[in-house]
Amino acid sequence: MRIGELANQTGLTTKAIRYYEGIGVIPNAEREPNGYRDYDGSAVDRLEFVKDAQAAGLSLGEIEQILSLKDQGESTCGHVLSLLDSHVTDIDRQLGELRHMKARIVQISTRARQMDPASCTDPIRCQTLAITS
Amino acid sequence: MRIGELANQTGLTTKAIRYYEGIGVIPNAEREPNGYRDYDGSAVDRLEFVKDAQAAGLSLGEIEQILSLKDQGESTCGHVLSLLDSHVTDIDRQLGELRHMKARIVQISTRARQMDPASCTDPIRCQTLAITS
DNA sequence: CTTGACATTCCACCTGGCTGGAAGGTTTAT
DNA sequence: ATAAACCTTCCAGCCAGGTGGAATGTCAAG
Repeated sequence: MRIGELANQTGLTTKAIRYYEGIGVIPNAEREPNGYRDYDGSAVDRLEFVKDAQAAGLSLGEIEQILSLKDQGESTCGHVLSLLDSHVTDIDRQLGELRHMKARIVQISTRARQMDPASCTDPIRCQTLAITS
Repeated sequence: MRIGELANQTGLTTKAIRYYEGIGVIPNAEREPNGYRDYDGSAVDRLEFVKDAQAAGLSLGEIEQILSLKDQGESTCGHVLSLLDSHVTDIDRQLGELRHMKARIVQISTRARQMDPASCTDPIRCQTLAITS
C-alpha cells in the first residue's frame, strides 16, 4: 500500500503520515524500488492507535514513548494506563481552571451591567474588567 | 518613568511591554532625548487592564481591538461585555469537550483494567485505547 | 576610567501539530 | 506523446504569547 491509500484508509493526510514518521511516532517505512513508501496493514492499526490516543488527550510525544517501548518488546499497557490516569488528573485541573475563569467573568460581567451605561464608556476608567476578589 | 520601572510596577517584563507596543496593544511610547521610552501613570492602568483582560480569557488581539476603539473615543464597555459573553460561551464549550474527553478516558481505563494483565502486553493488539462507543 | 545597570534594535527560537509550496521524479490513463 | 495524478525531499510558515541573545548606546557611581 502506498502513502495515499494509507491516508485514505486512516483519514489522515499524507503530510501528517510523513510527519509522524519524521518524529518517530511510526517507524521508517519500507520503500519500493522507486523510493515510494510501502505499507502493510499493520500501519493502519498503528495509525488508528495514534488517533485514538490523541483523542484521549495524549500528546504525540507520549504516544511515541508508548510505541517505542512496545517496539522494544516491553509490556506497555500498564504504562498506557498510568498515562491515562495522569491525564485524568490533568483534565480535572483544567476543568477547575476553566470553572474559576468562568465564575470570574460572570462576576465581572454582572457587576458591570449594574453600572449606568451612560457613565461607563471607558473600560479602563470605569474598571469594567477590574477583579475585586 | 522608564520601561524598567513600568515593568516593576506592573509585574510584566520589559520584553513583554515592548512586544505589546509592537503589536499595538499599547501605543508607541514617548521618548526621552536619548531614545529611552518614557511612560506616565496611565501606562500602568493600561497594562493592568491588559492583564485583567488576559486573566478573563481575552486574547491580545481582542484586547487591542477594545483599546483601539477606546483610543478612537468610542464607547467600549458594551463591546467588552459582549466579548465577555462570547467567552463564557466558549468556556462552556471547552468544559463540555473536557468532560466528554474525561468520560471517554475513564471508560477506556476501566475496561482495560478488567482485562488479564498477562494477556495484555501490547496496547495496539489488546486495544487498550480503542474507543467502543 | 571603568564597571555595572540600565536602555535600544533586531533576529531567532520556543511549544504542538501539523500544512503549503517549490522543484523534481514516477506511474497511469488517454 | 503527454497530461494528470501520484510520489519524493526540503524549507517555510501558521497559531499565541512571548523569551533569549547579540551588538550597541547611555548614564551614574566609585
